[in-house]
Amino acid sequence: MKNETHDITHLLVKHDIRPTKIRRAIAGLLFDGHDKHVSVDDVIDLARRQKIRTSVASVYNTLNQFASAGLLRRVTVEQGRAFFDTNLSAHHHFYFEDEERLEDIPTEDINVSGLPELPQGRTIKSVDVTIRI
Amino acid sequence: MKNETHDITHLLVKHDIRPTKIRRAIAGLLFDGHDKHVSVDDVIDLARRQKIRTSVASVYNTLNQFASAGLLRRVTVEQGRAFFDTNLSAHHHFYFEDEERLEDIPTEDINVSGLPELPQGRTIKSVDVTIRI
DNA sequence: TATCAAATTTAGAATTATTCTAAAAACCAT
DNA sequence: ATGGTTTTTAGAATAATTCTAAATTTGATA
Repeated sequence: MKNETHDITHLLVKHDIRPTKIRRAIAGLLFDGHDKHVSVDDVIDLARRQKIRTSVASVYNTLNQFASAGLLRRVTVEQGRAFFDTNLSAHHHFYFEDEERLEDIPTEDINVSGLPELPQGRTIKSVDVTIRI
Repeated sequence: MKNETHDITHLLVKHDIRPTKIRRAIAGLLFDGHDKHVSVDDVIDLARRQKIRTSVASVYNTLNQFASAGLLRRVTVEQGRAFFDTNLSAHHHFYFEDEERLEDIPTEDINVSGLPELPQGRTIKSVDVTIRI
């Protein structure tokens, strides 16, 4: 068994996700050491190119599971399509409107200060900064 | 003619939008001096309650026109529904995930610093900060 | 004020992204 | 190998939005 395959399996198990065949295959496409922002269609295309046989429903299921498990971050910049970000470290985004494409902004660069008081009983789930360009 | 009706007509004309009946009616619902975040369904409900006869397509057309003309700001926080914000001054948002509801954060409170260099030939279209709580 | 071409509005069809359903396949502890 | 549980899948269902083309409104002009 290849080393990266083993790593992928371990990554899934660590996140309480049963490492089934298609989950490992999709994880393999996403977690290759390079940060990426993918739409569902991107993943379907990637899978097709690698001759991974799967279904639209499974891609949705899998990406949603990965996002709930904290393996992916869902990024909402368009009302239509959903994007999933493999970069889990704190960072923000440029959104290239004409290309419908996201790019990371390293956190060190950007700083949000003066967060106001939260309403009673609330805690911050995320702070998302999107710069549309 | 009531004063506010005249104001609404003028507001539309100033933004190069022909002040037709339904545009004035929808503008009247939205620009009443109170900041609000509305979905398309909210507007349809508001219209129905005020006995304004219109269609779903017209509400979409009108809100899209208002947004392009700069009378409304489109806020994207959910992949499903679109929100339109009548508050045009620079500000950011709390998003109450469980209630699917937006609330303004006054700009004075929050500050984004250290914006990085933009890629060649790009200009900032908007800087959106969403705090999910 | 009546006329008319251009713009707008509308109902319903079409499109798109996503979720649901329930049957088939894969999984894994025994 | 067996069998109960979990996944996967194809296709149907749903939801938000856009498109289409016919009907209506608008406003400039006679």
